[in-house]
Amino acid sequence: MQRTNFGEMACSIARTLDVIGEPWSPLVLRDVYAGFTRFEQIQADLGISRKVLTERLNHLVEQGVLERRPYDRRPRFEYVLTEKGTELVDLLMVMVGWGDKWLAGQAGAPVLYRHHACGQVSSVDLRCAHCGEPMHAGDVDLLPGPGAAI
Amino acid sequence: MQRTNFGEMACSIARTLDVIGEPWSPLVLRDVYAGFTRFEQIQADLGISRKVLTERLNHLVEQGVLERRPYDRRPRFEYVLTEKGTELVDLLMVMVGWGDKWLAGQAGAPVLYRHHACGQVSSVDLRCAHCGEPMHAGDVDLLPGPGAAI
DNA sequence: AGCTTAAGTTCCTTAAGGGAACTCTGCCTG
DNA sequence: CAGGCAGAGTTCCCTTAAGGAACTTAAGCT
Repeated sequence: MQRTNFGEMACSIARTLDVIGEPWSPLVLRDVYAGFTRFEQIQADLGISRKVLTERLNHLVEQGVLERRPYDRRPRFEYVLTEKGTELVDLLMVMVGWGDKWLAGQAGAPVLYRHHACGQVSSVDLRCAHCGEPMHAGDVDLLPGPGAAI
Repeated sequence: MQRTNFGEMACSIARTLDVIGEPWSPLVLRDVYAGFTRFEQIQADLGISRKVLTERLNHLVEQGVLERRPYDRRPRFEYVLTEKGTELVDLLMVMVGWGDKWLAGQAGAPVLYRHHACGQVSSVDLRCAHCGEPMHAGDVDLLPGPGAAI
């Protein structure tokens, strides 16, 4: 299939896709976050091909999103989120927010998120890191940054 | 390749991936958001195969993320974000935030975002829609929701 | 009448996903 | 201590999707 290499584009979206853009990768990350940390658990939960799961886990480890660590004297391993990986979960939370709103239908959200700070079932909202006001697609101007190509 | 159908899983992440999880789709969305709204523009900007671009655009239109509208009496069309699509751009902004932090390297961010409300170059931050406090991976408990499978 | 341009189609090659069977390693049980 | 078992992958074959170049179609322009 000779997939185009997104990682070398001067675009943080393309680079992020290079890390978790392959099919299944976000779901593998979700599983690890949700506590399915072992190969067999993830494979059984997702129904993913073992070959593809191996490839995805290796790639996520190479990218520093997951850490592979032994949990037994036998050759047994579990995968845990690194700090880099934990921050990627933000992306999943936004996907959940959008999916719950636009795709869940009458049945409602499959999973609810209870916020520790307030104890309420809630969802994420995007705010400006600088002023704290809402920050969405229409609230910003795009400017070339220091890492822009040419 | 007989890709697994994510859309029918009881998971908002999987369902969202069914809409924009295919290769190139987020970049197509980015281009439309950035003002590349025509087939030739997107194709030239991304270097994507025309065949794949056709498939992606059709899929995004079917999913209600983009609208295909004529802009001339000749058969000429442009693609514009629907409300559903505009809200998906939130996802791109979070990808940008993560990519800028973890993947941009010394060169820095390729694109900067200036927030209208405060006029500052900034980035997005995830907050609880209920209480306004930060809401990240470690700040929530997961509970089964009404749309949970079984 | 022929050229140009935007927006796709078609066709072929190559590589990636699906899925089942197989391997390898070390503990556990009789 | 032989055999079984379980976790974590590998290997192999088949099908399908991505790349890429060439071709098509439908106005409008010269």
